[in-house]
Amino acid sequence: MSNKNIGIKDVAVAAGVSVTTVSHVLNDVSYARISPDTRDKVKSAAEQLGYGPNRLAQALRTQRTGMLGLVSEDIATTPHAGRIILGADEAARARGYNLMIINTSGSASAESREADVEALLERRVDGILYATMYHRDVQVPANLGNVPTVLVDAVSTGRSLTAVVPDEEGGARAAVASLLAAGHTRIGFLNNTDDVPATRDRLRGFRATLTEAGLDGETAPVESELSEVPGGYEAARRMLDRPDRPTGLFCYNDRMAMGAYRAAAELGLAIPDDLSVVGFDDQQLIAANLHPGLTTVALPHYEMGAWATDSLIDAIEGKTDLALMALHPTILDCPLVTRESVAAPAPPR
Amino acid sequence: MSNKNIGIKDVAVAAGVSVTTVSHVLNDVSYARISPDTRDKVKSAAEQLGYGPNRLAQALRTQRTGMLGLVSEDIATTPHAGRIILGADEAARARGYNLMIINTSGSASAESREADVEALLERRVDGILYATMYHRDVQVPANLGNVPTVLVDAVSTGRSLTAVVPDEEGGARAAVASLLAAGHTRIGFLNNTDDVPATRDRLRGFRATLTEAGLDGETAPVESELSEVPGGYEAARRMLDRPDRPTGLFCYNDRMAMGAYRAAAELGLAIPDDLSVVGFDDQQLIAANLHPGLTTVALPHYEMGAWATDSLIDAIEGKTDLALMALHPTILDCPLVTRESVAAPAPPR
DNA sequence: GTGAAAGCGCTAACAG
DNA sequence: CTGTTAGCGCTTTCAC
Repeated sequence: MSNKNIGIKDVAVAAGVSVTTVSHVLNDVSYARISPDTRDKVKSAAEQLGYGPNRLAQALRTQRTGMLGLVSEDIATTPHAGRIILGADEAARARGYNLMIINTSGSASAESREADVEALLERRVDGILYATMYHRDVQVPANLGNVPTVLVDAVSTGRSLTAVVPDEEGGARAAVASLLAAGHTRIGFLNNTDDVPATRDRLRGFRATLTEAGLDGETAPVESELSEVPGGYEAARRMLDRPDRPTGLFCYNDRMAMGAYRAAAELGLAIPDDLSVVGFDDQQLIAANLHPGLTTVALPHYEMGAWATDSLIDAIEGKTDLALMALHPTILDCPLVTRESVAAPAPPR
Repeated sequence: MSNKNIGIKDVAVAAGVSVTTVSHVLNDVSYARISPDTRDKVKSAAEQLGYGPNRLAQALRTQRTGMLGLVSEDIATTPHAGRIILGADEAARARGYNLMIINTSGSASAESREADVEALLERRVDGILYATMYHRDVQVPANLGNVPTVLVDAVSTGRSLTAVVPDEEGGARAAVASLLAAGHTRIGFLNNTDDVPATRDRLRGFRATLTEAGLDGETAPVESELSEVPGGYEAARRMLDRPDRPTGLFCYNDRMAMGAYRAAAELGLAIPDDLSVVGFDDQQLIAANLHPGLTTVALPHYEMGAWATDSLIDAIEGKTDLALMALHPTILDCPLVTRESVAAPAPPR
């Protein structure tokens, strides 16, 4: 119940001991020699009164708040932030920490970002997680790093900070490999036009996988558009109008794949019989609900949140040196999620 | 920069004054009589040193943390939580508060929920926001209410707590009205099978609006299924197979509407020419990306988060009495979002 | 106009 | 085995 008015002193009085003793038993202090009797008295007194420690006072004294700051971009726009938060929250709680969340707009000014970090610093968080909503290079606020910090889904331009990012290239390879495994040899890529790591890395994975399979990865067809549903539709229309129409389509993300579904429908192409499609992101709402279900590659947002949090706590507790890990970003797997949008290509007629 | 090592004392020394004076000027204490000279000295010293107050110490002394606890269900599953968090975060920051977030599973036990609240209480949050991911009655943890509390998207069974919920019936009315306005007279409802307020209230709004328009709301066709895409598909198939096929469809949510789109496509019915469709929820990923864009009703998650936070802070600051507001939940508007899925019914042939 | 000092609730030497 | 006591960094009463 944690009645806010009762403190360690009250417990001490109720148990007929000193506050030291109470503190010792409640915190299981190792070097404290306390009789089992006293222990019980203290514990039941605490229980009785509904005592809960005042973490502020504890923190002030121990210089440890047990709080982690999470500054996250555009919390509401994508489900990605939610998964990062969830991964971070669960990892944090498992080790007795809590999360303070600050939302920042993707377009926030440098000063406003610094103010966000400052707010966290004033509250004396033990460490900071700095998360972006899609994998990219960021210029982190200057005051970050006054405290242990790890970046989630981002790497920092300039300053080297521990970071965790998805294996974009590996994901692309898995996607293309699934098409190859189904027997496709004419495979196209619907890419994004933004100049972000995912665009480059997925393209590289696409070409390399084809080449390694003995196909001509360098000349394999690629159509680029804005990475939204209409862009996917446009790119797919162009792709499917090509003389040597691909039988397999790898899409930059699930939204573009959704556009490709419509393009295929308009052209009378059935998925997966006439056209196999693989997406990227595993956005539940889309991938699982499209008909047929979209085979896609999952981004490890939950895992990145959890990994970052665990590493951060390790650093806070002196079990790790973040400076060492900062040399190279940690790269997490993007697993293929198989649904029904991939099948063997139709036999040539 | 808030160098963690420098405190009010350092500023005092640097400015050649006492800590009292520093505190007075930095906090703009009204009754303090301090010469402009001293003020400047103190301010520039603080600036110089990069001083930032230790909020823990402040909180311990003032019994105010400036932190709000937000316990939220299933953060990662829907974008809804994100919008509530965003609304709450922005409202909180506007008034100088920050958010501590605890995620709880929709299926968590009573004890685990109590432990979540307890964690917030131990950190001495000034108030608690308790949010659920869809509008429903909840049995709140017993220790909630030891501190000002407001429920978001939920009302409490038994104990009366201030709450804010969406106007489900009003949203349904707006949806049906838009169909009526387009000229439809045969309108069907694809409802959810769960026994939650939304199911009941949207149905009521559906029937009432038809009746008030001179149609027979009581016998208007309703098909119920699980409120997911496949359910929507099934319900729509049944609905569209009826002898007197409706020309307008109101769907319990956007996912069911997505299923209805597929059913319509299979039956060769073009949207909106042969069939008009209205959804509910305004899930961006679906509603905006379906083709044609889905006219739907938006749930005011952002607004509920913001309203709840503002009310909570008002209560904390003594500007409001939550007990008074607890008598009836506050109901927020669900506005119609018009896209392209509604048109006049085809002329009878 | 400014400062000394008490105390918010807790932990951790240090004494006994 | 248990208790006394000095702070953690800040606000605030009261005195000068």
